[in-house]
Amino acid sequence: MAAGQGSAAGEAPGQRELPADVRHALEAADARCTRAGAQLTALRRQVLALVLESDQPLGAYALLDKLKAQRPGAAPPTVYRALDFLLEQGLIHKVERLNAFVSCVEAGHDHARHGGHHHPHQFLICRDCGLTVEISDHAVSDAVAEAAAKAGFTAVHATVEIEGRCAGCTAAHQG
Amino acid sequence: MAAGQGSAAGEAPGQRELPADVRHALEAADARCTRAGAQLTALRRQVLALVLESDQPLGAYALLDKLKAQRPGAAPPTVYRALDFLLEQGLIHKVERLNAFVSCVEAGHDHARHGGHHHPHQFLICRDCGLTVEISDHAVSDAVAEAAAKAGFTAVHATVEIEGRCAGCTAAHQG
DNA sequence: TGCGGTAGTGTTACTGTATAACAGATTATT
DNA sequence: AATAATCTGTTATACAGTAACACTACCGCA
Repeated sequence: MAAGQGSAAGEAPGQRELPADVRHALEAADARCTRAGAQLTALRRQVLALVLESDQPLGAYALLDKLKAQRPGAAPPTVYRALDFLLEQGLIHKVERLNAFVSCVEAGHDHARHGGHHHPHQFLICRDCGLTVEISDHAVSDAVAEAAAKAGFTAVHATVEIEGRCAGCTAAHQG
Repeated sequence: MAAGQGSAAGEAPGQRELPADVRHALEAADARCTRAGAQLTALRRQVLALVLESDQPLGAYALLDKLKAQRPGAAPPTVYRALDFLLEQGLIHKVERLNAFVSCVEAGHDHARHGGHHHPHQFLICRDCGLTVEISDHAVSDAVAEAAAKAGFTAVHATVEIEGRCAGCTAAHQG
């Protein structure tokens, strides 16, 4: 059974109803891909939608399970290829400590602030509740670049993932 | 065949000759464990020695292969349990991007400078030659702690892994 | 209009990374 | 000895990621 990549920006068979903010983010992602000369195909769109819908990082196999509801024949390469594409386009980020993926363009936000993909970013991960927040702190990325330079390294990318306790869990444990 | 955790600091069957700096680091690690109320058993000592001997990060299964020479029945849990212990004691660090482990107390160095385990550290990883260097940059760790605090997080640990190109490879590519 | 190139997906099989669960063994303590 | 705590052996399995090849759709073009 073949795929059909035709209606890239459009309605895949088995399309579900999506929240307005997710639909909006998908449209923005689509426009961005088009600008970059890339295609946000139905499959990639479905995977991105799954990541956007989730409020926390999703592993590749969790995504695969969800994807199978819409696309029964899906296998690991199906989801990994889509994830690779979305990573390249800067539409999602990977949380290394969790082997999981989060959307980069926050649903409902305009991502134009960062002028495109691959901006420096950091993750904050709560050990208690699993809450994962992405930030983009210039003091951190500057310090990282400088530390690398000091050691003779030319920094290309930095993985910064901070584990600790979020405000909510800190409050809960003090009460 | 049973293990025998008795002579923790001593001679395991099948003990190999080790460089003096490794032996010295092992003794320091042993003392440190004792102080912490933990036991550096023969198995853990063997795994630590393997990590100390290597000049680059080693994956768990690479360690397992090496370990099998001394301990034929070794299986994944054998090495993972030892690694977990060594990580807890701050004797090794994990490089998340490589799924690999490096010794924290550099062989031949006195580790007293850091006053114990779990000091903030960062990795520099060369994409070309794989060279991995551990640094301990206060500007980075301070910026990280502050960024976390700004978001209401209490930072416990930060994974900072900087990918790029080392001085040697930069020079080689310019020639 | 049929050819060939590119891109995307389906499919099978596999390698690599990590852990669960239970059994046996050792040591310290009672 | 009995007990508990800790460590290790052992089997099996879950989770993460990739290789390789087949097939389809689209595009440009002679």
